[in-house]
Formats: sequence, C-alpha cells, structure tokens
Amino acid sequence: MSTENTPIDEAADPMGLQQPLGKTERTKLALMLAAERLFGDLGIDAVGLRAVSEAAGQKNNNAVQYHFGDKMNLLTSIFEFREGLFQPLRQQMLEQAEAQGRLGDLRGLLRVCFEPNFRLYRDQQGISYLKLHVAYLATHRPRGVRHPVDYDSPNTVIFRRAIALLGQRLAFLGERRFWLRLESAGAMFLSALIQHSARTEERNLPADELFEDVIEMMAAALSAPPGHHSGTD
Amino acid sequence: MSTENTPIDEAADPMGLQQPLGKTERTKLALMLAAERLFGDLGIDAVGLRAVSEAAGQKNNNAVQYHFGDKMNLLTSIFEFREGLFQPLRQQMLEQAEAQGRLGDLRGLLRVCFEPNFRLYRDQQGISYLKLHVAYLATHRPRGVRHPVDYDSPNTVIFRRAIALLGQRLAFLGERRFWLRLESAGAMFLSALIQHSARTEERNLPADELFEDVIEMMAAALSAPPGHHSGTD
DNA sequence: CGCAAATTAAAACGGTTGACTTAAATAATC
DNA sequence: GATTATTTAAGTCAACCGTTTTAATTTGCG
Repeated sequence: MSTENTPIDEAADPMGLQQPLGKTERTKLALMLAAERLFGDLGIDAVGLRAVSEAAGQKNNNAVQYHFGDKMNLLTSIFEFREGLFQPLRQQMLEQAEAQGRLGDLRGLLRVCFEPNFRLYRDQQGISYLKLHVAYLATHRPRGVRHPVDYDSPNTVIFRRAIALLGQRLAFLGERRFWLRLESAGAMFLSALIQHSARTEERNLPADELFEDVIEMMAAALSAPPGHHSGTD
Repeated sequence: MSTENTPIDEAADPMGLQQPLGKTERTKLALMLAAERLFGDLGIDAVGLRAVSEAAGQKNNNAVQYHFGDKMNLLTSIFEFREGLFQPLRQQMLEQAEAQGRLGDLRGLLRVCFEPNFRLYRDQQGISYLKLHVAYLATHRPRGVRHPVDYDSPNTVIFRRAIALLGQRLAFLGERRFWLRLESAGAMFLSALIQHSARTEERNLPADELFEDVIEMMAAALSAPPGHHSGTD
C-alpha cells in the first residue's frame, strides 16, 4: 500500500544528482543527510545511530549498521559523497583557469579548493557539512592524516591537484610551512562560514561578500612573509 | 582557616601558582588537569566522568559531581582556571606596550591575546588546553556567544581590553568583519599549534618560529583589504 | 504466481553514561 | 579525646550507547 509515499523529502533533488536513485540509494542518502546534520550540529559522539535512523524517516534502529556497517563508515561515506559532488565544479574551475593560463593564480586556486563548500552553504543553507568537518577534525581525525587530502579517493583527485598547484605557487614557504599554513587557512575558512551561519539574526554580511573576504584573508595569510624568531623576546 | 602549610603535591605546581594549595584545591586542580587532557585528546563527549576521576588519581567515581556539580561546570572551570593564570602575563604585556606607546601595534596586541596560550604549549607541552578549545567550539559552545570573551569573568578582563584595542586598531573593518575575522584568526591559531604538536616526528619548525609565523599570518589576515563581491562571477 | 533475495522492523545483548544515595574514612573544631 | 563537618569510597539507578540477532515484510524476477 505505502509504495509511493516516501518520508525522504529532501532527497528528491537536493543537489546535482543526475540519475534518479533507487530505493536503497535514497535510504542511504537520507541516512547520510540526517547524520550530516545531526553530527554537525551536536557533535559526532553526542548523536546515536538510533537518532540518525529516526531523523532519516526510518523506524528501524538498525538502518545505519545495515547500510554502512558502523558509525565510522557512515562518517567517511558522508565525506566521500560530498567531495564527489564537489568534484565536477572543481574540475570545471580548474580547466577554465588552465585555459586562461591562470593556473598560478593564488586566489583562483583557493577558489577551486573552497568554493564548492561555500556554494553548498550559500545555495542550500548547507552549513552542516562544514560543521561536520570541524567536529571531525576536533575529535575523530586519525593521527597523521591531512583531511581530506590524504584519503586517496577518486573523489578528491581534482582537489589534490589544486593543492599541488598551490604548493608550487607557494613554494617559497617550504613544505612544512606550506602544509601548516594551508590547513590553518582551511580552519579559518570553516570558522568564518560557521560564524556567518550562526548569526542570521540582524543584518549580516551578504554571503558572497563574506566569501570574497575569506578568500582575501586566506590569500593574505598564505602569502605572508615567513616569520622568524628574533632571539630577543 | 588554612593557616597550616601543606606540602605541595608533585603534580600541583606545574605552572606559576603562587600560594600552596589546600587538599581540596589540589584535588580540584588534579580533576581539571585530567579532564583538560582527556577532553582535549578524545573529545568532551567521548570521556566519562569516571575516567576523569580515575586519571586524577581518585578511586572515587563521584569526585567530579562532588567538586564541580556536573560536567559542564567542570568544563567552564577549566577555562576560568587557565584564563586566570594567563591574566598576569597579559597585564604585564599590555602595561609594557602602554609604557612604550605601542598600544596600537597590531602584532603586539595579538601577542597579548595569544602568547599565553603559546607559552603554555611551548613550556609545558600543554596542547590539551588548546585542543579543548577546539572541541568546545565545535560541539559545546552555546549559541551566540563569543568564546571566551562573552563570559564577563574577572579572569578575562585584560583579554577583553586587548580585544577592544584590537577593534580600534582595525576599525576600518567595521564591527561585523572585525569579529568575524578575529575569531577566524583565532581558529587559525589553534589549528596551527595543534598541527605542530601532532608532528613531533623528525624535523619540525621550532616552536618560537612557528609562533612568529602564526602571528604574521594572523596580522596579514586581519589587515587584508576587505573583499567585496564584484557581481560578475 | 512462487520463491529467493533484499530490506525493514523489533528485540536483545553487554557495556557505559551522568547522576544520585548511602557508608566509611578523614579532617577540623571544640 | 570527643564531636562535628568534610571528603572519599562504593553501590545503585534509569537511560542510552553500538552492535548483533531474529523475525517480518517488501522487493525483484523467473
């Protein structure tokens, strides 16, 4: 009887999903979206798998384990899913930059890395994914991995290529400073957008203006002259 | 009352605590230090109060509730404690800057805000407190408060004064951009130091050099020209 | 249709959580 | 030394955790 009505209202056409999804795919997507939101808002450890299933419209308390195995795999599947969605835009931006001979442009490369995240926030109020990044980095990142660059997934190959170009552009920093500054700049990006999303109240910076400002901040921070200790404090 | 002098415990004086502590004060301190480390390393929600008591040397599973009431009060007590310890250094730095007429120096004001945190990390490997900040901001910050500035505690009065001076120095940004940039720069600072602490392996940037670099990054990011949307994307 | 596979529902598992209660032990005061 | 207050220890509680297991239901396909 209830073959038609699906509790998944968000999963109809949330993003650039080309092909229509089968039922199990829609269930998995609903679980990922619910988990993304709950994990991002409340923290990964503060949200149980039952709450995820329930928020995804499943009366089953077992849906996550059935579809994803365990909690950590659900988490990584969310990252895989989002970065996979980001990749076409990144590729397009990178190709356009290459066609215009602007592969060495600092701000352009930063946009390749961060604009997909920004557009997700701006176009769909999708701040949960960015908050999930912060929660993950704060408490669930495995030691010694750069997130999400170190996961050699096909969904991040363009991302990694852009970062490699950034490394060339900022070669004067040296390896250690480059990686340290890049991740720190990423933390700054996440912090700025999350703050912006938390202050919907009164007049706020327009989202596009915020993004331009953050790009300027990141570019300035990354290309700042390397600081060296002067001995006398 | 506490006229008798009790021998200072081995773990009771890692920092500049002037007066000797009574027994209950030592117990509370041990609980806060243990919680700081565990919360910072594993996340606030991932650590139970029994584990905190145990790590503090108490076989009691009730110590936190007895001394702090509940988990959240333990958390805020840690921030109160650390910021209180930071305050003398901040006051000294601010007075010195005032005596030298450098109250408008951007980097100097940033040092007033962040150097106590850096020294805690450099001199005592105290990265846990900084990681605790990140965990707290990611998952436990109440909505609409600037951490830790909005808590009008006497332990943060100098901190807030330095930030007010920073606001004057960066008045050209306007209120919204200033606060957004300041917290974002703080997130960058935390990210940089935590990364540095996670890479103890072989050659790493010397801590002082890292700090100088982060100060340069923050100064550059804060004083970057405000970005404005150009309309055509 | 019939039947097998896939999915959902529901119950149960051992374990841990924060919080509370009761006793024992220690410290402080008279 | 006796007595009172403070601190520690230990037990208990309902609720929730991630996971596993079993049954019911739905689905895909000949």
